[in-house]
Amino acid sequence: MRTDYCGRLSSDDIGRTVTVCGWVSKRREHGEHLAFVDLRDRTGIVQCVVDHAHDIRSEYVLAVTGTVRERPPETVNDELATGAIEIGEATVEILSQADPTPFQLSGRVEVDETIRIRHRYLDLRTDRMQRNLRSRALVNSAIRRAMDAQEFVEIETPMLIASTPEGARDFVVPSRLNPGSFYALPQSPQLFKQLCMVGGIDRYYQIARCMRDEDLRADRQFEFSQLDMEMSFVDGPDVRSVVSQAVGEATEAITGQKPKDIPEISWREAMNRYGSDKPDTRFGLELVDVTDVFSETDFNAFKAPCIKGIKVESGSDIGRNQLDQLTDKAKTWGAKGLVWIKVGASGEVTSPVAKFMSETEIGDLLEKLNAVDGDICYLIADDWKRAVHVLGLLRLELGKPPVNEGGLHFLWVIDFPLFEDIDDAGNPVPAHHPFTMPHPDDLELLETADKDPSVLLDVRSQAYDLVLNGWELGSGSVRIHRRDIQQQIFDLLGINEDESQKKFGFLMDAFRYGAPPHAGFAFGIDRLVALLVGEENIREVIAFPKSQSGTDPLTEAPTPIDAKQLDELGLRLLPPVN
RNA sequence: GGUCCCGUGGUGAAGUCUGGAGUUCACGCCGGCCUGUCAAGCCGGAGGUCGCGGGUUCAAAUCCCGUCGGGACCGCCA
Repeated sequence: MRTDYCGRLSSDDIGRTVTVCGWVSKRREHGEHLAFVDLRDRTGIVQCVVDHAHDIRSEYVLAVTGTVRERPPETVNDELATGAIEIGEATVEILSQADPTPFQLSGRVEVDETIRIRHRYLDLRTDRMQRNLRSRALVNSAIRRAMDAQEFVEIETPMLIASTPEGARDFVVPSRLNPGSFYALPQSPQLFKQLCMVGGIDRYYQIARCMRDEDLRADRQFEFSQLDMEMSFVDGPDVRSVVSQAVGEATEAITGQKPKDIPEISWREAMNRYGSDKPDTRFGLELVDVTDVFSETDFNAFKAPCIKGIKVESGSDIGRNQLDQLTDKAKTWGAKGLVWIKVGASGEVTSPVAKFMSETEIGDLLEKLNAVDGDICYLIADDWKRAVHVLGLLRLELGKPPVNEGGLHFLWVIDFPLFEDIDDAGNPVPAHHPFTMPHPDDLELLETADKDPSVLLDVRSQAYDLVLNGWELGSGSVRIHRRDIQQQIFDLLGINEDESQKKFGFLMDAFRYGAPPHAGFAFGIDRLVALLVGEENIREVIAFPKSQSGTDPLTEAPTPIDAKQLDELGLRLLPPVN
C-alpha cells in the first residue's frame, strides 16, 4: 500500500514516485487548484502539494501518491525534518474520513488530561505520546539486552496467586471452581523468584506487571511494571552492580549518555541530611542538626530530643503570608510548629520566637547553619523521626527543581533498618519484607531483643533502594535462605509457626532442600521512563492509564457485573453503604 | 481518613475576590475568497444548563451550603 514513511523522505528521494499513508495533520488551502496537505505517520510529517483538497479534513486517513521534488528555495521549512522536499502533483485516496476531533492534536494548547485519556486513541497520535511510548519500548529492550548479556533467564510467573495479608492491599479474583475462595493478583513475583533460586535458575529476571490496591499518585498506578530480578551466590553489591548496569543502559538508550557510577549513602545518613529515604540530590538545602545549640534552652518548644534546621540562601524576602502557609503545611505534615529566623545585615535576626532565645544560642545557630545577611533559617523541634520527616518535606517544598531540570541523580540508599517501628502489640513492623536478611554485624542484637525490644530499631538489614531525583525507583535485598534465621524473624514479627506455615509454607518447605544464598531487586519501569523523558506523571508513559480515583475514563472500568456472573462466582453483594 | 487547587461554546484561558443582559481573547469547526503556504492569510457564520442540586438576593458564572468529576499532596504503598 505504501512505498515510504512520511518522515523518512529526504533529498535522496527526489525524482522518485512514492506512496505514503497517514493522517492529515494540517491542510492549507490556497484556492481551488493549490493546497498543501501535511501528512503524518509515526515517523513524522511530509508536505503534499494537492490540486484540489477541499474535501480533505484534519485526521482523514490518506494514501498519497506523487513525485518527491525539491522545494523552491524560498519555501524550505527548516522546522520540519522533511522541509527541503515535498510530494508534488499528488493524487489522494481517502482511506478513511474523520469527524472533527474532541481536542486538537497539535500540542499547541494544554488539554485536560481526562479528555486526553477518554480519547487516548487520538492522544496516542501526538508527538508527546509517540515519543513517550517509543522511549518506553527502548528502555524495555535495553534492559532485556543488559540482562540477557549477563546470562539472566527470563521467566514468567503466575498472575493468579494466593493472597497474603502482608504489604499492600491485594486485588482479588474470585474463583469459579472454588466458590468462596479467591486468587490475588501479584504485588510482585517475590516468592516465585526465590523459588526459582531454590530451583537452580541462578539468575532470573522478568519485566513483570504488578498490582497493588492502594491510593493512586503521580508516581503510582494500580498496575505497574517492574524489572524484577534475583541472583544466587551473590551479595548486595553484586546485585547493585547488575542493576546499575541495566539502568545505565536504559538511560543511555534515551539520553545517549551513560550515567556516572551511582553513589551510595546509608539510610541513616539520607534521613539526617535530606529527611527522606529517597532523597532528591539534585539540590542542596541539606538538613543541619542543631540540637546541641539548644541543650540548655529556656525556650519550651525547643526542649525536644531533636532540633533540625535548613537555611535558604537569600530567602529572607519571603512574606509573612507565605511563612504562615509554610507553617500550616508543616503542621499538616505532623509538626507541632515551624520556627523561622531571618538574618539581617549585621547578624541581627527577625523571628517571632527570637525573644525566647539567648544571644549565644542565636549566634551558635547562625554559625552552625552558616547563615548570613539575607538568609532565612527554618527549624523543627521534635523527636528525631518527625523532625527529619517534616523538614525533609519542607526542603522539597522550598527547593525541588522542575522534573526536567538538574540532570539525573541516581543514588543507592543502603543499610535500611530491618524494622521501622514497634506496633502497639509490641511487635516490630518490618521495613521491607520478612525475607530480608539482617546485617551480619547486627545479628546478635536480635538475640538481645527479648530484654529490650527497642534495640530492634537499630538492627540494619541488607536492603537497598535505588533512587532517582527523589523518586524511589525500586528496592531489593539479600534474602534469608536459612530456615532458622527465617523462623527467628517470624517469631520477632509475632508470626507463629502455624501462621508462617500457612502463609509461606511452600517457601519454608523449599528451603529444606538446599536453598542457595540469594539476593535480588526490582525497579519500576514506569517511573524510570517518566523521569528519563521528563514527565512528572507516570500516566504520560502508560498507554491506557487510570485516573486518581482508579477509574478508566476510556472504558469506564470498573463496572458492575450482572447477576449471572455473581451467581457463577458464588458472590452476593451487600447493599450500598450510605 | 485528611488538606489544598481546578470545573465557563469542541479545546485552552480571562471574568468569580468587589453580584447587575452569556461578556471577552486565542485555537478549532462551518461557508466564501485566495496559486507557495507551513501557527497560511482575508471576510462571514454557527456553537453555552458557566459540572450538578439547593439557598441568600429585586438580580448569581460570581456569595453560602451540599454534591459529582479531575488533579497535587499527607496518611497508605511489607
